[in-house]
Amino acid sequence: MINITFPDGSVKTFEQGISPYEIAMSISPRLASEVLAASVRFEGDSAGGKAVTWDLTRPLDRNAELSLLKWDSDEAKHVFWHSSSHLMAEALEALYPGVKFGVGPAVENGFYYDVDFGGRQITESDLANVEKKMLELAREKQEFERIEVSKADALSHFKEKGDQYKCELIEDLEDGTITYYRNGAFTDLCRGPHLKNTEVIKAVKLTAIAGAYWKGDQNREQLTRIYGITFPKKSLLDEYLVMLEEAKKRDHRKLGKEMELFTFSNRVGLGLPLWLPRGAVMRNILENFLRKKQAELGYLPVVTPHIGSKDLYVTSGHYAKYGKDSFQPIHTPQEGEEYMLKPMNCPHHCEIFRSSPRSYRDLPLRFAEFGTVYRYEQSGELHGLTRVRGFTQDDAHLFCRPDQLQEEFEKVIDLILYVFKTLKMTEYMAQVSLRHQTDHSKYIGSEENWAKAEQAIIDAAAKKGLNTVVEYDEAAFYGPKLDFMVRDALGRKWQLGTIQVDYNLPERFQLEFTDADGSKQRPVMIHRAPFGSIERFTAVVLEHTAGHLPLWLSPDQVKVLPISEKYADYAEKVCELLKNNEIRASVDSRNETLGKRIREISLLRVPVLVIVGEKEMAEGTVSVRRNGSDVGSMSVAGFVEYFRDAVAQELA
RNA sequence: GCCGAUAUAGCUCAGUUGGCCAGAGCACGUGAUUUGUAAUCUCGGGGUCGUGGGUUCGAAUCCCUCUAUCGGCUCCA
Repeated sequence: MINITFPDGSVKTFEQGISPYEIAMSISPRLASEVLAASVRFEGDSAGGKAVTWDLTRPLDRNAELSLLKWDSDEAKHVFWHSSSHLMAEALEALYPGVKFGVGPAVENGFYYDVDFGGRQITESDLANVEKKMLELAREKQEFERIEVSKADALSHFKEKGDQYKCELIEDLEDGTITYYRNGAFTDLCRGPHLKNTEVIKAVKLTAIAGAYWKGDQNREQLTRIYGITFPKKSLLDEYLVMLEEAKKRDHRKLGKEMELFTFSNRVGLGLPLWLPRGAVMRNILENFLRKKQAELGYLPVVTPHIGSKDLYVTSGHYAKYGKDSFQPIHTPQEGEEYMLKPMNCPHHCEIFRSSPRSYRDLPLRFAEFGTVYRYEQSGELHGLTRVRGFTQDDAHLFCRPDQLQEEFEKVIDLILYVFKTLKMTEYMAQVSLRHQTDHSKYIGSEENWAKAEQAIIDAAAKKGLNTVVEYDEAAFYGPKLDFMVRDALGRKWQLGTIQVDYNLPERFQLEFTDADGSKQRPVMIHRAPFGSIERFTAVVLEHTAGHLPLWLSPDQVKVLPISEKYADYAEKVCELLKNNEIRASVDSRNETLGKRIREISLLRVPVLVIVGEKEMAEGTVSVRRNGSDVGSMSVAGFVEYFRDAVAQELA
């Protein structure tokens, strides 16, 4: 007999070898019908006592903690989608005999499978057919069966099948740990776990088809990747499709057009955004918002040029690392001079640090600049404002004494969280990006400094109580990073703010300060950008708010509408008053019906409309409409106060 | 850069198996109207159907090239 501990702490005794499914059945058949997978933690386990996801049908042979997972848990979804990828593979094998498979994991929203169709051309129009086949197979209630195999048997099986990808995967596995999962006619090399059977997969949507390199290596074969998502209920699929529609409506590229914020021109060049007047106003507001806060926090503004001598980047190490993949050097009419478009601001700021002897009393020095940089991104990678070739970083470099690092780092975290809070980005997490655990060849700098820098980040994040994940091999080549990921209103993740610790550039630029004892010491450098870039941040704010910007950030805050020409003078008077109170207001007295003007202005997402007619003119009032609903009528002075309160509330 | 899809007016899109001067709505211009909370009416201008080539009596429509866009991959200081 074994003891099973449930999440509520209760313990029950079962036969050794009982499966989670049987346990669920013993509680209630209804529960058993809803459970998709289990999470198990064995006593004194080799896995360090960590919970693992477990097949519902896989026997439990020891005492364990058990939670039964339903659709609402991420792990259950993961299992569900992983099994769905096997179901898709089975359908593909049935429809296109002889196809070979790469890998087919679950991802954040669904799953994919990389498939080698052997020269056969698969297009989106084929997907409906695959979906149909998948549902047909799912209805057969195929049980997922876990099979342990030896390495030799696995190799010979897939060799016989002619699937070189699976053979390659098996080569890397250790004998004794290899398992197959079989459902229906399809057997796949797989670690699992999987669903009990395919019956619960009720709705299928194959969403995209794309090329993907085998093992992510662009020198290897390119496979066809088919993305899909499945649900245990048809209604959930419908909701998902509605969400996708909503995401499309919020696409910042579309909103940018509708709201007249920015545009692109192929004649100007790929990935080079052109900010229209309304967009430029919004951008200035964002910049000033941060400028003001940074001034309070002791940042000092600096301004540096858009190009820099090639030597600058040779010194910094960026040239060796990125020179080949950058915009190439600019040559002057005189021989021998080479300049590069500025790909980052740090080397310039290092030279500012060097411009004068520094004392320990001067530190920390915080140089801030909205620095426009240019990076050669591959053409296929460009995307709206989120991935461009010319963009402006809300950059700053903090030069501090080693003993100040921790505190400065924490203050930067506070600043970033302040930005998120003000923009109502309440769901975020932080990623600690460290070096590769063993292979340090692509990172510059000493072991000792890296260790210090990595520890400083981990400690600061812990002290601030951030929800963090650690990723290896994600650091910048000169130092580890703390990257902030924000979830927008639709639950999509975006990478925004970043903080990086750097011992290397101070070294390379021979930066020093005179310490209290008169000795020369090397400062530590922090790179940081709360927005990341103004372009990317703008895109995320647009998608997060669906274009309904907060008042303080709206390029046009108030539109004054006279009901007819007769009241245009009064409208102008009201508008002047508002402008005198630093409200961004303008009048729309075009010869169009009121309804039409309201519609057009609403589409531009102007948050507040002030409407004036005979009644208002007589009484010296305005009629106020905010975000589509009537707020009522008030005196002009009363409106100014109303408006100020509303803005103050947003920024509180 | 790689794989796949797409490209018709400023924008959103129609254009059936190739067949008369290529269409609509919005936007723009014009005239009327002077408007009370999301589209007033009139008339008008605007496209060598992304580019270059080919097949054909005839191409927006079929084939190829290039370019750009979109979805992925790779990359991201």
